[in-house]
Amino acid sequence: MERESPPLPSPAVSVPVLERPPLLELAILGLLKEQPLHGYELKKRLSETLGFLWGVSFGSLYPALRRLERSGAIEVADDAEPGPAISVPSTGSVAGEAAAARLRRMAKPSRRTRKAYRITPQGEALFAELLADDGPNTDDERSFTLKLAFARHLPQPTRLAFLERRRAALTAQLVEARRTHGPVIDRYTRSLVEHRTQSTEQDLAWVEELIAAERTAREEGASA
Amino acid sequence: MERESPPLPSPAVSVPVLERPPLLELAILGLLKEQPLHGYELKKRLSETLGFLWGVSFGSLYPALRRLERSGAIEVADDAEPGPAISVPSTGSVAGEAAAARLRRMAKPSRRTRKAYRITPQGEALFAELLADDGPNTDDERSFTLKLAFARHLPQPTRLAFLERRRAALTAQLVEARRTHGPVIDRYTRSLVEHRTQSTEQDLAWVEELIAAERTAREEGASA
DNA sequence: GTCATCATGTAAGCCGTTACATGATTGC
DNA sequence: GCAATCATGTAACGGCTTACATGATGAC
Repeated sequence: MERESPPLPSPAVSVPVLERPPLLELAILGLLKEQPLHGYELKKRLSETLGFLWGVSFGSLYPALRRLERSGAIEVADDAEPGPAISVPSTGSVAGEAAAARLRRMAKPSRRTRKAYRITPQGEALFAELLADDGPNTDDERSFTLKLAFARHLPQPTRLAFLERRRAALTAQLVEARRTHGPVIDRYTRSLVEHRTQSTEQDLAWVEELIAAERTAREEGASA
Repeated sequence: MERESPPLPSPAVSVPVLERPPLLELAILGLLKEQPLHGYELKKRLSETLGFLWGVSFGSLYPALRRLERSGAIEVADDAEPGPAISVPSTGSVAGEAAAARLRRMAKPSRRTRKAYRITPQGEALFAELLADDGPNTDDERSFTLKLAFARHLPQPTRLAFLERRRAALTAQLVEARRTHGPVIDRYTRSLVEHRTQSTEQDLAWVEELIAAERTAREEGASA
């Protein structure tokens, strides 16, 4: 059997850099990048805006927020007080406007309970790192989908590489599927396999469109 | 907030009926229905035949086998000895023949190590129950896919109902998606949402084909 | 006799869930 | 004053993975 022995880098003393960083934290940072939000609101966004690809529960959201806070990636942004130094980056998001309005509307009385979080410079750095990360276990559907939703934050060449990695993964899947056709299968399984293959082919075609669009954009940018 | 209080049926004394029964056990029982297999071989099948939709590890497979054995759904079938009382149900599977041959070929020497498992009548009953089960948390992609792979074991009306449930779930997803179009989204997210919708539409069309085929088969069966 | 493969298992841990527990604010 | 909703959190557990540990068998 195979066995890796990564030297266990060190028992972690310095660099409070967050050692368990996967998709949820990426999603949180991505949303906080647009504007400060508190947990409850954040959860709504995750289920609304990004909801078709997420669906996180409070039980994981709040602990995640605390982890991110402890690691210095986010900080509490005393509610109903935009904060002058950082301010809202204003991506021109109408969603942002609406939510801000909602926040303002409810922010009249004290509202001591809510804790709005704001992303810090370290958080921005972490977000960029997580988004660009292409270690192993990074070529699954979920990662790709979530990262694509934040792809506008990637520099163009990184974005292109990201799309090309996805293309490679899908291509590999198709090759594998053609190689390993299981022996004699019934009607239902056969239909399943065929449909699965078609889906993958369509995913591939889609990714290739995205890549093409990316290249066009680059050339236009170069010639403009 | 909602709260259920299922009376905690009893601290489990009688009825060793298996209280945690999800997909892995279904897959195992489905494969053992065709012929006895030992863990290692079972894992190969799970990754080959069903592999494009599975990918289980030994760490979950062996415990699952022991759970199933304890619950009486499967039993060890002393290797290279088909067992006269229960025997192999013989689904006429050519895959079965090939694997049986492989087993025979390797069964020459003692081979005390391997433990081939065979499904019991209780196991057959459990399989049928799991396959037909339509409680909550049953309309996800994974469940549907796995169950469809074993759909030939369902009675025709149940199978039709199963497909129709899937159609309903997909339709609901589409309705939901159209309702909740997140506000102003960037190019990448928009492409994502569009692609996602198309995929769902194609899944729906596929399921509708399956349903139509099912109805045709039924009418042919009736008129024959 | 040793290496690759076959084969079975255990332990720890990850990522997420549901259920539980609590409290503030608003509308009526 | 009381219910609905907003809001935050903890505890327990579920299902799965990886890493670890062990050993038999067959090929060379």
